Amino acid sequence: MLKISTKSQYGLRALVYLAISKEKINSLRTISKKEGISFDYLEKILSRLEKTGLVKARKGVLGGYFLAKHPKKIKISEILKVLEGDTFLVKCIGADKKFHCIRARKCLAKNLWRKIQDSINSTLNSITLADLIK
Amino acid sequence: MLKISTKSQYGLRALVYLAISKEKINSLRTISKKEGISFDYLEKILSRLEKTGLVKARKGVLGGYFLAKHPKKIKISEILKVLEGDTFLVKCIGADKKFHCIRARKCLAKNLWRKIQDSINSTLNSITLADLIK
DNA sequence: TAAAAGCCGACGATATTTGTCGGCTTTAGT
DNA sequence: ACTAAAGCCGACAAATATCGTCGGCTTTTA
Ligand code: FES
Ligand code: FES
Repeated sequence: MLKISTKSQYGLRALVYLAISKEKINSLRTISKKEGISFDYLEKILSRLEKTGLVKARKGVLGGYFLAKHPKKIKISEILKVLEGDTFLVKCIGADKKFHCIRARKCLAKNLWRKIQDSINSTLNSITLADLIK
Repeated sequence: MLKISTKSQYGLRALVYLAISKEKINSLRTISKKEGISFDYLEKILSRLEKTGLVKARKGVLGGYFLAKHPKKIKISEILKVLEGDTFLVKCIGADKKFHCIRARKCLAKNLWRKIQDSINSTLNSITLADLIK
C-alpha cells in the first residue's frame, strides 16, 4: 500500500526529539510520554537504532538515549534503512541474491519500479536529520 | 515497509500486456496464463481497472479486455491510485478529513513525509504506460 | 542496596494482503 | 434455442506483516 510504517514514524519522531532537545540525554520514558508513543514499542525501536549506531544509550539511573552523531551527519536514508529493513519497492529489483525473477529479462514493468525506487532513494539521500529541524 | 503490493505489480503487467499485444482484445485466461498470475486474483484486479475506466471489457465468447485509451494517455499515477487506493505515505499528510493529527501543528517529521510524497507523486505523474513499452 | 534506567526474547492481537470459490449474466457460434 | 466461453460479483479463507505487550534480566547512580 506504499506506506511508511508507524515504526519508522515513531523512530523518526524520537530522533527529532533527541535532536532538538536541550538535554544531553533523554530517557525512554520521557520520550514516550512527550511523543505519545507506547513505551514498550518505542523501546524496541530505539534499541534497534542503538545497535546500528545511530543513537547511543547509557544504562542506569539518569541514563537514556542521545544521538551518536551530529544531525547533519545522519541521512534519512540511514534511518529508514535501519527501521524498514532493506527497503526495496518490489522483490524483482531487490538485492536479495536468493531471489531471481524468471521474467526479469524481458519485463517492462521492472523499469518503472526502478525509476520510482531511484527517485525515492535520491530524496532520502539528500535530506539529513538536521534539515528537518531548522 | 514501503513496498508495492503484488496487486499493483500484477495490474501493471496486465496493462503492459494489453498495451503491447498485437490482438485487439485479450481474455483474462490468456493474460493470466502468459503472465503466470492467478486467474481469480487477476480477475479482481482487471475488474477494478474496468470500473475506473482504464480498461474496457467485452463479455461472452471471444470477449476479454482491452485498453480504454491510448497508452500515452494513461499515467502511472492513475493506475496506482486505482490499485493501491488513496495512497499516502502516512495518515498525517493524507486527505482523510476524518483524521486530524493533534501533533500536526508543530510536528517536524511531517515535512519529511511530505517531501518524499511529493517526490514520488511527481515521478508517477511524469510517466505514462507508453513510456514503459518503448 | 534500592530504584531507575536500558536490554532482550517470546508472545499475542490486529490489520492487510493475497488468493479462492460458487454462482450469476452476457455473448457468439451452431 | 442451446451451449460453451467469457466477464461480473460478493463472500470467505489463508498467509503474512505490523503493532504492541510482557516478564525477567543487567547496569548504574544515589
Ligand atoms: S515480474 Fe520480475 S522483473 Fe518483472
Ligand atoms: S505525528 Fe501527525 S503530523 Fe507528525
